[in-house]
Amino acid sequence: MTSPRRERADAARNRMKILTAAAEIVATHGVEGLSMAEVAAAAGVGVGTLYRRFGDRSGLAYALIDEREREFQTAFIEGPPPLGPGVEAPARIRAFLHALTDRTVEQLDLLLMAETAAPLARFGGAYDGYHAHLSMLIAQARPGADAYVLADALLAPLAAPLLAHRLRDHGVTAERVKGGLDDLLAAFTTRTPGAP
Amino acid sequence: MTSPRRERADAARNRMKILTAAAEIVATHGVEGLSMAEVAAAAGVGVGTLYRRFGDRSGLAYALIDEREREFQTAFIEGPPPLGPGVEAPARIRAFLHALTDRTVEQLDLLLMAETAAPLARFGGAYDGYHAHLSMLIAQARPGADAYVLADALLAPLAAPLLAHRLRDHGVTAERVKGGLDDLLAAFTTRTPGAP
DNA sequence: CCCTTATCCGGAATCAGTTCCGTTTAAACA
DNA sequence: TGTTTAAACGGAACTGATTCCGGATAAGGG
Repeated sequence: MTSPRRERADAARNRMKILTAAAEIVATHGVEGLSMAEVAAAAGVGVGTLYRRFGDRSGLAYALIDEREREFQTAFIEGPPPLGPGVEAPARIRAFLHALTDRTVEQLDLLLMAETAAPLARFGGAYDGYHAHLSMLIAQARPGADAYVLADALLAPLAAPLLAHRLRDHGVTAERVKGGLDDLLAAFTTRTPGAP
Repeated sequence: MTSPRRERADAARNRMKILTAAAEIVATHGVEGLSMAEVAAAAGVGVGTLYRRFGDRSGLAYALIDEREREFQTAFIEGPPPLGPGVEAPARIRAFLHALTDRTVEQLDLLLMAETAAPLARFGGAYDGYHAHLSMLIAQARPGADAYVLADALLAPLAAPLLAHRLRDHGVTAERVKGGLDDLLAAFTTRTPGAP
Protein backbone atom coordinates (compact mmCIF):
# COMPACT_ATOMS: atom_id res chain seq x y z
CA MET A 1 0.00 0.00 0.00
CA THR A 2 2.95 2.25 0.54
CA SER A 3 5.42 1.47 -2.26
CA PRO A 4 4.68 -0.88 -5.13
CA ARG A 5 8.25 -2.14 -4.84
CA ARG A 6 11.26 -1.22 -2.82
CA GLU A 7 13.90 1.05 -4.30
CA ARG A 8 16.62 -0.92 -6.00
CA ALA A 9 19.90 -1.24 -4.12
CA ASP A 10 22.01 0.61 -6.68
CA ALA A 11 19.47 3.40 -6.86
CA ALA A 12 19.53 3.87 -3.09
CA ARG A 13 23.31 3.88 -3.11
CA ASN A 14 23.42 6.50 -5.81
CA ARG A 15 20.89 8.72 -4.06
CA MET A 16 23.14 8.73 -1.02
CA LYS A 17 26.25 9.46 -3.07
CA ILE A 18 24.51 12.34 -4.80
CA LEU A 19 23.21 13.93 -1.62
CA THR A 20 26.59 13.62 0.06
CA ALA A 21 28.39 15.14 -2.89
CA ALA A 22 25.86 17.93 -3.20
CA ALA A 23 26.10 18.81 0.50
CA GLU A 24 29.86 18.83 0.22
CA ILE A 25 29.74 21.19 -2.73
CA VAL A 26 27.35 23.56 -1.01
CA ALA A 27 29.58 23.59 2.06
CA THR A 28 32.66 24.26 -0.02
CA HIS A 29 31.62 26.50 -2.87
CA GLY A 30 28.22 27.73 -1.79
CA VAL A 31 24.98 27.31 -3.66
CA GLU A 32 26.32 28.92 -6.83
CA GLY A 33 28.68 25.99 -7.27
CA LEU A 34 25.80 23.55 -7.25
CA SER A 35 25.47 22.84 -10.95
CA MET A 36 23.95 19.57 -12.03
CA ALA A 37 27.03 18.54 -13.99
CA GLU A 38 29.30 19.31 -11.03
CA VAL A 39 27.22 17.30 -8.64
CA ALA A 40 27.00 14.37 -11.03
CA ALA A 41 30.75 14.37 -11.54
CA ALA A 42 31.49 14.67 -7.84
CA ALA A 43 29.09 11.86 -7.05
CA GLY A 44 30.52 9.71 -9.81
CA VAL A 45 27.22 9.23 -11.61
CA GLY A 46 25.76 10.46 -14.88
CA VAL A 47 23.54 13.51 -14.99
CA GLY A 48 20.66 11.34 -16.12
CA THR A 49 20.74 9.58 -12.77
CA LEU A 50 20.57 12.86 -10.98
CA TYR A 51 17.50 13.92 -12.92
CA ARG A 52 15.75 10.60 -12.57
CA ARG A 53 16.17 10.80 -8.82
CA PHE A 54 15.40 14.45 -8.09
CA GLY A 55 13.53 15.76 -11.10
CA ASP A 56 15.40 19.03 -11.45
CA ARG A 57 17.67 21.52 -9.76
CA SER A 58 14.89 22.67 -7.53
CA GLY A 59 14.14 19.10 -6.46
CA LEU A 60 17.76 18.55 -5.52
CA ALA A 61 17.72 21.69 -3.41
CA TYR A 62 14.61 20.59 -1.55
CA ALA A 63 16.12 17.18 -0.97
CA LEU A 64 19.08 18.87 0.70
CA ILE A 65 16.74 20.86 2.88
CA ASP A 66 14.59 17.89 3.70
CA GLU A 67 16.32 16.56 6.78
CA ARG A 68 15.84 19.62 8.94
CA GLU A 69 12.45 19.94 7.39
CA ARG A 70 11.29 16.73 9.03
CA GLU A 71 12.49 17.88 12.43
CA PHE A 72 10.61 21.12 12.05
CA GLN A 73 7.42 19.37 11.03
CA THR A 74 7.63 17.12 14.02
CA ALA A 75 8.27 20.06 16.31
CA PHE A 76 5.20 22.00 15.39
CA ILE A 77 2.90 19.00 15.12
CA GLU A 78 3.77 17.10 18.25
CA GLY A 79 6.68 18.84 19.96
CA PRO A 80 6.56 20.83 23.19
CA PRO A 81 4.54 24.07 23.38
CA PRO A 82 4.28 26.80 22.40
CA LEU A 83 5.25 25.41 18.99
CA GLY A 84 3.51 22.12 19.63
CA PRO A 85 0.08 21.62 21.20
CA GLY A 86 -0.64 22.70 24.76
CA VAL A 87 -1.32 26.41 24.54
CA GLU A 88 -3.94 28.60 22.89
CA ALA A 89 -3.96 29.03 19.14
CA PRO A 90 -2.70 32.63 19.06
CA ALA A 91 0.43 31.69 20.96
CA ARG A 92 1.03 28.77 18.67
CA ILE A 93 0.57 30.88 15.58
CA ARG A 94 3.10 33.33 16.87
CA ALA A 95 5.60 30.63 17.80
CA PHE A 96 5.14 28.97 14.44
CA LEU A 97 5.75 32.09 12.41
CA HIS A 98 8.79 32.96 14.46
CA ALA A 99 10.25 29.50 14.09
CA LEU A 100 9.55 29.47 10.38
CA THR A 101 11.28 32.80 10.01
CA ASP A 102 14.41 31.44 11.62
CA ARG A 103 14.30 28.29 9.59
CA THR A 104 13.90 30.17 6.36
CA VAL A 105 16.73 32.55 7.12
CA GLU A 106 18.95 29.66 8.05
CA GLN A 107 18.63 28.06 4.63
CA LEU A 108 17.99 31.15 2.61
CA ASP A 109 20.48 30.32 -0.12
CA LEU A 110 19.08 26.93 -0.92
CA LEU A 111 15.50 28.13 -0.72
CA LEU A 112 16.22 31.02 -3.00
CA MET A 113 17.88 28.77 -5.51
CA ALA A 114 15.04 26.27 -5.36
CA GLU A 115 12.47 28.97 -6.02
CA THR A 116 14.50 30.44 -8.81
CA ALA A 117 14.70 27.15 -10.60
CA ALA A 118 10.96 26.55 -10.28
CA PRO A 119 8.86 29.32 -8.73
CA LEU A 120 5.87 27.12 -8.10
CA ALA A 121 7.90 24.34 -6.52
CA ARG A 122 7.60 26.14 -3.21
CA PHE A 123 3.97 25.15 -3.06
CA GLY A 124 4.60 21.46 -3.25
CA GLY A 125 5.75 19.49 -0.24
CA ALA A 126 6.56 21.45 2.88
CA TYR A 127 4.39 24.45 2.08
CA ASP A 128 1.25 22.37 2.18
CA GLY A 129 2.20 21.21 5.64
CA TYR A 130 2.75 24.75 6.86
CA HIS A 131 -0.46 25.87 5.28
CA ALA A 132 -2.58 23.10 6.73
CA HIS A 133 -1.14 23.66 10.18
CA LEU A 134 -1.60 27.42 10.13
CA SER A 135 -5.10 27.14 8.67
CA MET A 136 -6.12 24.94 11.55
CA LEU A 137 -4.76 27.35 14.13
CA ILE A 138 -6.33 30.36 12.48
CA ALA A 139 -9.67 28.62 12.32
CA GLN A 140 -9.42 28.14 16.07
CA ALA A 141 -8.26 31.65 16.82
CA ARG A 142 -10.76 33.32 14.57
CA PRO A 143 -13.79 31.19 13.84
CA GLY A 144 -15.69 32.30 10.79
CA ALA A 145 -12.71 33.82 9.05
CA ASP A 146 -11.38 32.50 5.74
CA ALA A 147 -8.54 30.60 7.36
CA TYR A 148 -7.40 29.10 4.07
CA VAL A 149 -6.63 32.43 2.47
CA LEU A 150 -5.36 34.02 5.67
CA ALA A 151 -2.84 31.25 6.14
CA ASP A 152 -1.37 32.07 2.74
CA ALA A 153 -1.29 35.74 3.64
CA LEU A 154 0.66 35.11 6.84
CA LEU A 155 3.05 32.72 5.15
CA ALA A 156 3.71 35.02 2.22
CA PRO A 157 5.93 37.53 4.06
CA LEU A 158 8.32 34.69 4.75
CA ALA A 159 8.96 33.90 1.11
CA ALA A 160 12.67 33.52 0.43
CA PRO A 161 13.01 36.25 -2.19
CA LEU A 162 11.49 38.92 0.04
CA LEU A 163 13.53 37.93 3.06
CA ALA A 164 16.69 37.77 1.01
CA HIS A 165 16.05 41.21 -0.36
CA ARG A 166 15.34 42.90 2.96
CA LEU A 167 17.93 41.11 5.03
CA ARG A 168 20.75 41.39 2.55
CA ASP A 169 20.13 44.60 0.70
CA HIS A 170 18.49 46.71 3.38
CA GLY A 171 19.87 45.57 6.70
CA VAL A 172 16.51 44.50 8.07
CA THR A 173 16.92 41.86 10.77
CA ALA A 174 14.98 38.66 11.28
CA GLU A 175 13.87 40.01 14.65
CA ARG A 176 12.39 43.04 13.03
CA VAL A 177 10.46 40.90 10.58
CA LYS A 178 9.10 38.88 13.47
CA GLY A 179 8.11 42.09 15.17
CA GLY A 180 6.12 43.10 12.12
CA LEU A 181 4.34 39.77 12.06
CA ASP A 182 3.54 40.11 15.75
CA ASP A 183 2.01 43.46 15.10
CA LEU A 184 -0.16 41.99 12.40
CA LEU A 185 -1.13 39.08 14.64
CA ALA A 186 -1.79 41.13 17.75
CA ALA A 187 -4.56 43.06 16.12
CA PHE A 188 -5.73 40.01 14.36
CA THR A 189 -5.98 37.47 17.14
CA THR A 190 -6.80 39.72 20.07
CA ARG A 191 -10.50 39.66 19.46
CA THR A 192 -12.36 37.22 17.30
CA PRO A 193 -15.35 38.61 15.42
CA GLY A 194 -17.93 36.60 17.27
CA ALA A 195 -16.26 36.38 20.68
CA PRO A 196 -18.38 36.39 23.86
CA MET B 1 21.73 66.77 -14.92
CA THR B 2 19.14 64.28 -16.05
CA SER B 3 20.65 62.26 -18.90
CA PRO B 4 24.30 62.57 -19.91
CA ARG B 5 23.18 62.26 -23.49
CA ARG B 6 20.03 61.51 -25.40
CA GLU B 7 19.36 57.99 -26.68
CA ARG B 8 20.63 57.49 -30.18
CA ALA B 9 18.03 57.42 -32.95
CA ASP B 10 18.80 53.88 -34.06
CA ALA B 11 18.65 52.69 -30.48
CA ALA B 12 15.22 54.22 -29.95
CA ARG B 13 13.99 52.72 -33.19
CA ASN B 14 15.23 49.30 -32.20
CA ARG B 15 13.67 49.53 -28.74
CA MET B 16 10.34 50.15 -30.39
CA LYS B 17 10.77 47.32 -32.87
CA ILE B 18 11.67 44.94 -30.06
CA LEU B 19 8.76 45.88 -27.83
CA THR B 20 6.33 45.64 -30.72
CA ALA B 21 7.63 42.25 -31.75
CA ALA B 22 7.60 40.97 -28.19
CA ALA B 23 4.05 42.12 -27.58
CA GLU B 24 3.01 40.45 -30.82
CA ILE B 25 4.61 37.18 -29.77
CA VAL B 26 2.98 37.24 -26.35
CA ALA B 27 -0.39 37.92 -27.93
CA THR B 28 0.07 35.11 -30.42
CA HIS B 29 1.94 32.36 -28.65
CA GLY B 30 1.69 33.33 -25.01
CA VAL B 31 4.54 34.00 -22.65
CA GLU B 32 6.13 30.59 -23.27
CA GLY B 33 6.89 31.62 -26.82
CA LEU B 34 8.82 34.66 -25.64
CA SER B 35 12.37 33.43 -26.09
CA MET B 36 15.13 35.94 -26.57
CA ALA B 37 16.18 34.49 -29.92
CA GLU B 38 12.59 34.54 -31.18
CA VAL B 39 12.06 38.12 -30.20
CA ALA B 40 15.34 39.20 -31.74
CA ALA B 41 14.53 37.44 -35.00
CA ALA B 42 10.99 38.83 -35.13
CA ALA B 43 12.26 42.33 -34.45
CA GLY B 44 15.02 41.96 -37.02
CA VAL B 45 17.83 42.73 -34.60
CA GLY B 46 20.63 40.70 -33.04
CA VAL B 47 20.24 39.20 -29.60
CA GLY B 48 23.02 41.43 -28.36
CA THR B 49 20.85 44.47 -29.02
CA LEU B 50 18.08 42.95 -27.03
CA TYR B 51 20.32 42.38 -24.04
CA ARG B 52 21.94 45.78 -24.21
CA ARG B 53 18.52 47.38 -24.14
CA PHE B 54 16.71 45.29 -21.54
CA GLY B 55 19.37 43.51 -19.56
CA ASP B 56 17.74 40.08 -19.51
CA ARG B 57 14.53 38.16 -19.99
CA SER B 58 13.11 39.57 -16.82
CA GLY B 59 13.89 43.10 -17.92
CA LEU B 60 12.08 42.56 -21.19
CA ALA B 61 9.04 41.29 -19.35
CA TYR B 62 8.94 44.31 -17.07
CA ALA B 63 9.31 46.60 -20.06
CA LEU B 64 6.21 45.00 -21.57
CA ILE B 65 4.34 45.56 -18.34
CA ASP B 66 5.56 49.08 -17.96
CA GLU B 67 2.91 51.02 -19.81
CA ARG B 68 -0.01 50.01 -17.62
CA GLU B 69 2.33 50.33 -14.72
CA ARG B 70 2.64 54.04 -15.22
CA GLU B 71 -1.13 54.45 -15.32
CA PHE B 72 -1.46 52.57 -12.08
CA GLN B 73 1.20 54.62 -10.36
CA THR B 74 -0.52 57.80 -11.43
CA ALA B 75 -3.85 56.50 -10.23
CA PHE B 76 -2.79 55.78 -6.68
CA ILE B 77 -0.59 58.84 -6.32
CA GLU B 78 -2.79 61.55 -7.74
CA GLY B 79 -5.91 59.96 -9.15
CA PRO B 80 -9.42 60.16 -7.67
CA PRO B 81 -10.17 58.62 -4.27
CA PRO B 82 -10.36 56.12 -2.75
CA LEU B 83 -7.23 55.06 -4.62
CA GLY B 84 -5.85 58.55 -4.78
CA PRO B 85 -5.84 61.14 -1.97
CA GLY B 86 -9.05 62.44 -0.45
CA VAL B 87 -10.12 59.78 2.02
CA GLU B 88 -8.72 58.34 5.24
CA ALA B 89 -5.68 56.07 5.09
CA PRO B 90 -7.48 52.79 5.89
CA ALA B 91 -9.78 53.24 2.94
CA ARG B 92 -6.86 54.03 0.67
CA ILE B 93 -4.93 51.02 1.85
CA ARG B 94 -7.86 48.80 1.10
CA ALA B 95 -8.41 50.34 -2.32
CA PHE B 96 -4.75 50.07 -3.14
CA LEU B 97 -4.48 46.40 -2.25
CA HIS B 98 -7.62 45.58 -4.18
CA ALA B 99 -6.40 47.42 -7.23
CA LEU B 100 -3.00 45.81 -7.02
CA THR B 101 -4.61 42.41 -6.80
CA ASP B 102 -6.51 43.01 -10.01
CA ARG B 103 -3.48 44.40 -11.75
CA THR B 104 -1.37 41.46 -10.76
CA VAL B 105 -3.94 38.91 -11.85
CA GLU B 106 -4.32 40.70 -15.13
CA GLN B 107 -0.67 40.27 -16.06
CA LEU B 108 0.04 37.14 -14.12
CA ASP B 109 1.85 35.36 -16.92
CA LEU B 110 4.36 38.08 -17.56
CA LEU B 111 4.94 38.70 -13.88
CA LEU B 112 5.46 35.05 -13.21
CA MET B 113 7.95 34.79 -16.03
CA ALA B 114 9.78 37.89 -14.88
CA GLU B 115 10.12 36.55 -11.38
CA THR B 116 11.21 33.18 -12.60
CA ALA B 117 13.99 34.66 -14.64
CA ALA B 118 15.25 36.77 -11.74
CA PRO B 119 13.53 36.29 -8.38
CA LEU B 120 14.88 39.52 -6.92
CA ALA B 121 13.98 41.61 -9.93
CA ARG B 122 10.54 42.08 -8.42
CA PHE B 123 12.05 44.37 -5.85
CA GLY B 124 13.48 46.80 -8.30
CA GLY B 125 11.31 49.39 -10.03
CA ALA B 126 7.61 49.17 -9.36
CA TYR B 127 7.83 47.38 -6.04
CA ASP B 128 9.65 50.26 -4.45
CA GLY B 129 6.85 52.55 -5.52
CA TYR B 130 4.21 50.28 -4.02
CA HIS B 131 6.19 49.90 -0.87
CA ALA B 132 6.79 53.60 -0.37
CA HIS B 133 3.14 54.37 -0.94
CA LEU B 134 1.85 51.69 1.36
CA SER B 135 4.38 52.56 4.06
CA MET B 136 3.16 56.10 4.08
CA LEU B 137 -0.47 55.08 4.41
CA ILE B 138 0.29 52.58 7.15
CA ALA B 139 2.26 55.14 9.07
CA GLN B 140 -0.84 57.34 8.98
CA ALA B 141 -3.28 54.63 9.88
CA ARG B 142 -1.16 53.19 12.64
CA PRO B 143 1.33 55.63 14.07
CA GLY B 144 4.15 53.99 15.94
CA ALA B 145 4.00 50.73 14.01
CA ASP B 146 6.89 49.49 11.88
CA ALA B 147 5.31 50.64 8.65
CA TYR B 148 8.31 49.62 6.57
CA VAL B 149 8.07 45.95 7.48
CA LEU B 150 4.28 45.91 7.56
CA ALA B 151 4.14 47.23 4.02
CA ASP B 152 6.19 44.27 2.86
CA ALA B 153 3.92 41.93 4.78
CA LEU B 154 0.80 43.27 3.11
CA LEU B 155 2.37 43.25 -0.33
CA ALA B 156 3.70 39.73 0.00
CA PRO B 157 0.38 37.90 -0.40
CA LEU B 158 0.11 39.44 -3.84
CA ALA B 159 3.31 37.90 -5.14
CA ALA B 160 2.76 36.37 -8.56
CA PRO B 161 3.79 32.79 -7.70
CA LEU B 162 1.34 32.54 -4.80
CA LEU B 163 -1.54 34.03 -6.74
CA ALA B 164 -0.79 31.83 -9.72
CA HIS B 165 -0.80 28.76 -7.53
CA ARG B 166 -4.05 29.49 -5.73
CA LEU B 167 -5.97 30.90 -8.65
CA ARG B 168 -4.95 28.28 -11.16
CA ASP B 169 -4.45 25.13 -9.15
CA HIS B 170 -7.00 25.57 -6.39
CA GLY B 171 -9.85 27.60 -7.83
CA VAL B 172 -9.44 30.46 -5.39
CA THR B 173 -10.82 33.70 -6.85
CA ALA B 174 -9.29 37.14 -6.80
CA GLU B 175 -12.33 38.30 -4.83
CA ARG B 176 -11.64 35.77 -2.16
CA VAL B 177 -8.05 36.89 -1.87
CA LYS B 178 -9.23 40.47 -1.48
CA GLY B 179 -11.62 39.30 1.21
CA GLY B 180 -8.75 37.77 3.12
CA LEU B 181 -6.76 40.96 2.89
CA ASP B 182 -9.76 42.92 4.11
CA ASP B 183 -10.04 40.66 7.08
CA LEU B 184 -6.40 41.25 7.92
CA LEU B 185 -6.82 44.99 7.45
CA ALA B 186 -10.04 45.29 9.39
CA ALA B 187 -8.48 44.07 12.58
CA PHE B 188 -5.37 45.95 11.79
CA THR B 189 -6.64 49.42 11.00
CA THR B 190 -9.74 49.54 13.16
CA ARG B 191 -7.91 50.66 16.25
CA THR B 192 -4.48 52.15 16.39
CA PRO B 193 -2.40 51.19 19.42
CA GLY B 194 -2.34 54.62 20.97
CA ALA B 195 -5.81 55.79 19.91
CA PRO B 196 -7.92 57.91 22.26
C1' DC C 1 21.98 -21.34 -10.54
C1' DC C 2 19.82 -19.32 -14.91
C1' DC C 3 16.24 -16.44 -17.16
C1' DT C 4 13.27 -12.44 -17.63
C1' DT C 5 12.22 -8.00 -17.20
C1' DA C 6 11.32 -3.76 -14.89
C1' DT C 7 14.44 -0.39 -13.50
C1' DC C 8 18.33 2.05 -13.61
C1' DC C 9 22.65 3.89 -15.68
C1' DG C 10 25.67 7.13 -18.28
C1' DG C 11 26.67 10.65 -21.16
C1' DA C 12 25.83 12.57 -25.79
C1' DA C 13 22.58 15.73 -27.79
C1' DT C 14 19.46 19.55 -27.39
C1' DC C 15 17.93 23.96 -26.04
C1' DA C 16 17.62 28.61 -24.16
C1' DG C 17 19.80 32.41 -21.82
C1' DT C 18 23.78 35.26 -21.71
C1' DT C 19 28.35 37.08 -22.91
C1' DC C 20 31.90 38.73 -26.07
C1' DC C 21 34.09 41.24 -29.48
C1' DG C 22 35.21 42.95 -34.11
C1' DT C 23 32.51 46.04 -37.04
C1' DT C 24 29.33 49.88 -38.07
C1' DT C 25 27.20 54.30 -37.33
C1' DA C 26 24.87 58.44 -35.24
C1' DA C 27 26.01 62.70 -33.91
C1' DA C 28 29.08 66.35 -31.97
C1' DC C 29 32.63 69.37 -33.69
C1' DA C 30 35.84 71.88 -36.56
C1' DT D 1 31.27 68.69 -45.21
C1' DG D 2 35.22 65.72 -43.19
C1' DT D 3 36.79 63.85 -38.79
C1' DT D 4 36.39 61.72 -34.49
C1' DT D 5 34.55 58.85 -31.12
C1' DA D 6 31.29 57.08 -27.90
C1' DA D 7 27.54 54.07 -28.49
C1' DA D 8 25.21 50.59 -30.82
C1' DC D 9 25.07 46.49 -33.79
C1' DG D 10 24.91 41.40 -34.89
C1' DG D 11 25.60 36.90 -34.27
C1' DA D 12 29.05 33.38 -33.03
C1' DA D 13 30.52 31.22 -28.90
C1' DC D 14 29.76 29.75 -24.21
C1' DT D 15 27.25 27.96 -20.24
C1' DG D 16 24.34 25.24 -17.65
C1' DA D 17 19.79 22.83 -17.39
C1' DT D 18 17.14 19.18 -19.25
C1' DT D 19 15.97 15.29 -22.40
C1' DC D 20 16.83 10.94 -24.77
C1' DC D 21 17.94 6.34 -25.52
C1' DG D 22 20.87 2.20 -26.23
C1' DG D 23 23.18 -0.63 -22.94
C1' DA D 24 23.75 -2.63 -18.05
C1' DT D 25 21.82 -4.86 -13.89
C1' DA D 26 19.20 -5.98 -9.60
C1' DA D 27 15.59 -8.90 -8.06
C1' DG D 28 12.00 -12.40 -8.41
C1' DG D 29 10.60 -16.95 -10.51
C1' DG D 30 11.67 -21.54 -12.32
